[in-house]
Amino acid sequence: MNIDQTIGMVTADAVKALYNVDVASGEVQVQKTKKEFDGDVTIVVFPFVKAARKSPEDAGKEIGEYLVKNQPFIVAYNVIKGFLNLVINKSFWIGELNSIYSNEHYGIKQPADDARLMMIEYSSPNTNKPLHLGHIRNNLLGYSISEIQKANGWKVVKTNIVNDRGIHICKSMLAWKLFGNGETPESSGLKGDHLVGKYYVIFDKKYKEEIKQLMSDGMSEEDAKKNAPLILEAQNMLRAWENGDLEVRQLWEMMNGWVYAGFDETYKKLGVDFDKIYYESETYLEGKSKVEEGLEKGAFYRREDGSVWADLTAEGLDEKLLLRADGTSVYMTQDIGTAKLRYDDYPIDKMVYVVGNEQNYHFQVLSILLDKLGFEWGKSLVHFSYGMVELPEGKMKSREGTVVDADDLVEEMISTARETAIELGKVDNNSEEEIDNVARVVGLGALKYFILKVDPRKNMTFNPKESIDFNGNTGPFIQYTHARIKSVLRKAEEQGIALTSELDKGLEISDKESTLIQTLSEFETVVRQAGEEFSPALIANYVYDLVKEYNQFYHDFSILREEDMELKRFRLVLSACVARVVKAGMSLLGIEVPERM
RNA sequence: GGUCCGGUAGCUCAGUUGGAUAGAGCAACUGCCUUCUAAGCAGUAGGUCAUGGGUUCGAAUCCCGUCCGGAUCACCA
Repeated sequence: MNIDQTIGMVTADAVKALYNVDVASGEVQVQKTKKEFDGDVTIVVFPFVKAARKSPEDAGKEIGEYLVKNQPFIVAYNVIKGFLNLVINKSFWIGELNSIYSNEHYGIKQPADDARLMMIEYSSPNTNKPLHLGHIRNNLLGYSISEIQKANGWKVVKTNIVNDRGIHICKSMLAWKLFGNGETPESSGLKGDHLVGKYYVIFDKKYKEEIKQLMSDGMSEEDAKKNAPLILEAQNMLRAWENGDLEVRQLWEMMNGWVYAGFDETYKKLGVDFDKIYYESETYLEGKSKVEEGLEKGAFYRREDGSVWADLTAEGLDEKLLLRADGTSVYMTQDIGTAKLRYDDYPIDKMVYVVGNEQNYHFQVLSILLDKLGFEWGKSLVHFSYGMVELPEGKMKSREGTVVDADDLVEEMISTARETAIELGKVDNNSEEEIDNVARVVGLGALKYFILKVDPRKNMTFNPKESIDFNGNTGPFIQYTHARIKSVLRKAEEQGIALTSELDKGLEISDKESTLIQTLSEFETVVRQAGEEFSPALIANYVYDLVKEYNQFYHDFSILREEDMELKRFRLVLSACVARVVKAGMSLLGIEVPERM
């Protein structure tokens, strides 16, 4: 039980004893006392004034009086404007610290054998262009959410659905075939995903030229878009692909192979991974057959041109296309098939899709469709909908070349971290290998923290010119604090000072120190809340607060120079716990922390 | 137009189920390194929480209206 729960309970008892009113302990409003007031925890008295028939001031005093008298760990109180501030015994806090230190996995639940299983889908790239900043947010969120749910006791299967088929893939294939002159990653030295992306852009360019030409010949824009030779040929290619045409399939396999090699490199660099990867080329047929099934059951209907639709007007939505007139499948069809295969493969208790909020409507529809098809889990799927990443000028647009490439960005972060370290003179005695590693960890830490600290549901702005800061509320700031603590702990070890989880509870410690312990004790609650709300940002902001507080302590107090051996030991244990929570918290964000920097 | 999301300091963001005088960082200005890492600490300045009502002991937070921004409503994914 944490301090808030304990206080809630004893306060409920007090209210019962004083006013004979039953209050659920969970309903007592307990909060951390603000800096400007005396005390550790604060109880909001207003809810009790009616029952007490007293002014908030008087009721607060009575409850405070009662608590101090009956609870040995509460040593003093004060009431200000209806807020009852309680001072907690220092020995209570030292006890808390002892218990935190003795638990190696403090705050992180270990997976149980009978744990429920959550499947989390994230990343989900198309194989026609390289990853960009938007994908980075998706990947970081997906990975972090997975770690957070594991820490809350879930079994997690991280999955990736690769969109490796469809008209857009055919576009880059066709462009390569027509204009590529046999270029390969080996021949040009271009990373595979970038090479394929290049031909996707070329297709778009040539296609536009054709449209323009047709329009100048007198065709309407709409007709020109439909009848341009390139788009017709791409559609041909898609049909050939679906019919298993050998040549098309070989080209497809070769180009996808290039893309996967490129993606793997980027994933590895970012430090994200997957337990199971699905490919839409392997799931879309399943989707088609489920749609046919639904058609037979009367859940869907076929139009005169042969296309298949779902009528969702009864649900307040539109009609939705499920199969095109030529029989080829669309995005929705594939998602239905993928969902089915997944539930065949795993005993999923909860399915989570990490997909941008531009697809809110899609998942609303998917949920209803799965339900109509008789999947009992259709209604309960979770669309973890996150906001877009925008540039100062607005949305990223690939056609205008304003897309921030994932590989470029990561490289830039790392080299900036490296330059900063050199500027600050942090690299004097280090090996080249260590300098590289710290630059990598810090550069990535800056990027990841920057993205994860903001509420995932909100759109965010990324300014590449200002790049990302290494001071203030940033990843490197947190990493730096960790490195400083580690440095102190190494020196303590050299001096042969042993840490212990049996610190003397009679030690005189400062308010700053007990506040730090209080913040440490909040970690469990924060992890739980981050899991419930799917919010890495809660973890990020918590770790920042903790670190900020620790730095104040570090500045104001001596650790190794403290003469009182027991106090020195206490501060070392406190520091060690902070380092551990920082490391654990950052690891929930997928961010490494260095031993020195 | 329908539906959904958002608007907090010059900029980027916090602000738990309604609680005290709305907080950080960046940018600007000022101090602090012969002692555990200054990627740090302390301070100054910066706010009509878009806006108008309502609910109540109390509203950035909940409800309604208005303004502004974004997403979506494709035989794209």
